[in-house]
Amino acid sequence: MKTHTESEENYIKALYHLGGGRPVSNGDLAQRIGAKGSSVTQAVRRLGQKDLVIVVPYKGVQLTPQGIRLAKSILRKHRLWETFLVDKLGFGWEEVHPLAEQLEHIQSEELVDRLFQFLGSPKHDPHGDPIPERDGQMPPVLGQPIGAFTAGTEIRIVRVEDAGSEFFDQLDTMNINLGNTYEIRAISAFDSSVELGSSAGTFWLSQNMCANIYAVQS
Amino acid sequence: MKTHTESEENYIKALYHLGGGRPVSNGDLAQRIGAKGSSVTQAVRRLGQKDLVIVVPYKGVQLTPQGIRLAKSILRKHRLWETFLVDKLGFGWEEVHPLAEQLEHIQSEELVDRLFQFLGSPKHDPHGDPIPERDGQMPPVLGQPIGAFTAGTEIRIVRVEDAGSEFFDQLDTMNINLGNTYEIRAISAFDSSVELGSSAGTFWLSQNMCANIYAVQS
DNA sequence: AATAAGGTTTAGCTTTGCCTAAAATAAAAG
DNA sequence: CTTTTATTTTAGGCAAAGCTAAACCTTATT
Repeated sequence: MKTHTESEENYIKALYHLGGGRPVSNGDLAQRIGAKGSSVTQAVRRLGQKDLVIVVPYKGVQLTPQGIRLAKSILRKHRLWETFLVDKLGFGWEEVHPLAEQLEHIQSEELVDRLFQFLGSPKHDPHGDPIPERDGQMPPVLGQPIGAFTAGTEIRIVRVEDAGSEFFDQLDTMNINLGNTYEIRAISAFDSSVELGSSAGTFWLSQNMCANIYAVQS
Repeated sequence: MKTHTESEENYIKALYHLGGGRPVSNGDLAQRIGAKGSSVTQAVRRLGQKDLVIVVPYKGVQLTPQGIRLAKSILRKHRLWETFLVDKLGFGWEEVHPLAEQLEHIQSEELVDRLFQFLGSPKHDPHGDPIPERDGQMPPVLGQPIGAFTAGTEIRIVRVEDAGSEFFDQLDTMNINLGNTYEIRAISAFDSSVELGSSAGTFWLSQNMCANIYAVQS
């Protein structure tokens, strides 16, 4: 596996996020990266020459199997570092993303392997997202949105989507964490908000909150 | 504290290593960085515009107090990461330098502080080198070369110089580690090699080895 | 003091990566 | 089936960083 620039890796990551293996439009990629379309055109051409993507002018860009492999290895590093930052250094979830964004570019297979071991071979990161295995296999994506359960069900929070820092702040103030269990008391027919109950009492979650919180029956 | 490129930080680090606060020649800097003189001329000019160095054309480059502060903060990160890699991830000393070279460029005061705490507020890195404090203060540089002691002294290894991977390999095969204690049995008048003794037996260290191993009386 | 030698700087070129503005193409609307 | 609109690509610039070769200071030698 050759060595790539940070910019290249960021494009690969964005491509994977937006399309997985499917084609992505120049515009979407530009938006995600935070660059202008013309810059993107150039960048993907470079990636094309390295056989990481296939570019069809005016049509879209698509990761090759090689590109997907690289994307997963970056994602693996990102999520392992996030796990380290939260589990070992005591960062809050909202803080770790930008740091992991830097750390994910550190080049060393050995380091990743040792970090993985040190963290206890985790399958999911602090947000509950699956950490790709060494070989590219993906652990299961956990849970379903809270609104998908029926009243009366006992649930356990297993994953939250990264929906911006305000969302995380809200989770913090409501004291909602991965692993917490609640009973679904009611689901509003009017606005799909959900009433959760625990030993500490009961409270309502807006539809927007619910959509980003995933749980399993428990 | 603004943000700097990796290249800039590498120049600052090299400058600190070579001169501390004293002027350094273009050539020495070029050698250390691994670039050509012309590239160095350009680079230091950029640094000069950021008030990190003072450049006197044809004479030399010198860190400003600001530059020294930056250099120390990079060194702090470098040595903390080395400590992490050895103490927590189980790397050997010879492996950690290039990795720490990457990690030292990660930008986050918060991360450094937390890492420092996590590692138990260490004063010295795995090679025994002092880790600059937050405020730039330097813990003491430990020990003196083994050859400086007199026969009969009980010593404890407290520091080794980075003298290349072969040197570290040699330390490994001889099972020499920081903290080990020995008695100085003899010092050769012929070639300044030293005979060390411990419960495990006795062995000779060449002058070249001794020059890179530092100890205190114990 | 004049010149040769060595180190330093300038000049000019390359690549990465981003930008703006203009041209080209694809898609949608008439 | 043309025309308008939106997206994408080309063209040309700029900054960081590196390179080589040529010009230019310093210093050391004669």
